[in-house]
Amino acid sequence: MLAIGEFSRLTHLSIRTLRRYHEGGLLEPELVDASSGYRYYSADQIPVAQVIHRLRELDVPLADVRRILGTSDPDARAALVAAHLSRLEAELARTRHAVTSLRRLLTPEPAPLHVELRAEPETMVAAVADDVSTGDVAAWFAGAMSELDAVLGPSAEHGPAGGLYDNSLFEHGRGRLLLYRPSAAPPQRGRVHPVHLPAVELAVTTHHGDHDDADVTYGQLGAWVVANALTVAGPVRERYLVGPRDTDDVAAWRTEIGWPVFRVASEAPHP
Amino acid sequence: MLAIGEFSRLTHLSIRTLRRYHEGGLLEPELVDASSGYRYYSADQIPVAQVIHRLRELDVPLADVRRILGTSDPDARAALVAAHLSRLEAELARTRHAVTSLRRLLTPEPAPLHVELRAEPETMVAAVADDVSTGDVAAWFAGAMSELDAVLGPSAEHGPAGGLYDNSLFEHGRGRLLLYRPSAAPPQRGRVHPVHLPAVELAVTTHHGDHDDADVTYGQLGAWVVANALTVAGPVRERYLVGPRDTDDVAAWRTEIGWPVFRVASEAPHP
DNA sequence: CTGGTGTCTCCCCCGGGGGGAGAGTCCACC
DNA sequence: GGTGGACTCTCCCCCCGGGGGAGACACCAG
Repeated sequence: MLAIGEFSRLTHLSIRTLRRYHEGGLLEPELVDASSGYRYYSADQIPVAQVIHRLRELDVPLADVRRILGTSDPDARAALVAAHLSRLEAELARTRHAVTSLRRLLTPEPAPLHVELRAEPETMVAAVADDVSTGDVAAWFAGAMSELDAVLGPSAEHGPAGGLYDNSLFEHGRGRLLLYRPSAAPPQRGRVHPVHLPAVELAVTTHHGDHDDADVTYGQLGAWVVANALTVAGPVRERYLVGPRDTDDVAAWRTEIGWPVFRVASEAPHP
Repeated sequence: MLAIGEFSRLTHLSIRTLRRYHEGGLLEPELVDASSGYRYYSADQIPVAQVIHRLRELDVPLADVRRILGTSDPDARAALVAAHLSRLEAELARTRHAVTSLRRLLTPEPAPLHVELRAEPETMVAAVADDVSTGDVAAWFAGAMSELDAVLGPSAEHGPAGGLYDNSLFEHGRGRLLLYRPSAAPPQRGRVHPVHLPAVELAVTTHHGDHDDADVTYGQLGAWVVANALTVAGPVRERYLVGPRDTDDVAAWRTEIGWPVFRVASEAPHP
């Protein structure tokens, strides 16, 4: 039987943290003296504590640690751990992206933005739409795109795919996403269904390269829209002219970003 | 002039977060209406907001973001950013290590631990010692080791280097570290100074491989010590028999871990 | 002028940890 | 068998960087 201090030394977990893990039902001491409240641990609990320590180092939330520890089946347990490792992978990718885009932000932008105003007609499309949190956007996007491809086939006869991004996605971290491919007679299958995209006036620019730093372009476009005295309205539109399906050369990717505006008729846009 | 909601849409920062950044002096609105308290931003602030956004994605603390933004000299700014990127590198290494060691923890340990009791005589060493936080241990270790090497020369004539780890390092996240190399007549230069390591009775085992999962071995050794009814006392000792200076083959590394004990004379250790 | 939407402040909550106060316990030594 | 020092207990407050929601005010188009 080990007192908490000794157990702390053996596991490299602080006394405070051990107490917290007890409260949280993560690591119950083998024995708690009823009169003094002293916690006593057994040597068998050392490896358990170490597993917890490791998982916490990997930023696995305590609730998930509890779940992992509560799973006796080693396969199921391994699956839970693997899930977290893939979460880490995603995290890492996100970090890499942020670094790239930070670099772009900090090196001054030489090329001025080319923006044009364009009247987009009403369009019939096959679409997948959902309410999504910002963290899930990448995964949702991949799923929706492959579902669209599965239903419509790979050919892009009617033009490139596109997406609509609700503003609340950026303001509140959650909002409606709509991913579409143009189609004269869109089928209704699975999540794919026909949608009439309404006609809209757009301020359009083209983003070059990886999608990671697209929001830099977003910001530039937004600044342009503001500078040209146009009011913003409705969801932002994207159109994937050249993307991962077309080429592996990231530098060649082209994404059109369209910011819906109310044109101020008398005002001629100036660069 | 952009109201906060519009600015939020343009920068993909939530309104709440923008307000927080204002309070924190990170991003002051261009204008705050004195009577209504309404915040108004200018389009010029969009790129600033985006830089903040990126840095936060990289988990740069707000205080550091403030410092980076407050640095007008682009070189100094680049240096600050680079510092954070290298912090990320370190973080990544730590994560990789945790994964390795978690794997070891979850695969059952076949080989039982070989532990021997050993009376360590008093030793004269050249040492570097400091109070260090757990997060800084790796960096401190590298620095101290190269300082020792610089002062003593590369030859290891008097035996391998070693270290002493104060218990409070594990209990409170901060404690005294001492790194030494044996030396008959230790010089006093820079941080290097002569130290008499006191004689001590140790329970010793050898850790194989990378240092990342050394604490698994620590735990096993600790469990052994507890099981064999010896009381723990004083700082843990390590000795680097085979390490990165000797070979690049991580699997060949050997670290001796010595747990100071008060031998209970009558008790024969059982495996 | 009026209603809807935007914005304000204020307080509470989250997770995962740390600091410190004040009281009670354990145990080795005398 | 005391006693002092080390250990442990609970409790409250703080950190960071966010989010939720209430209730009051401001803005602006019809």
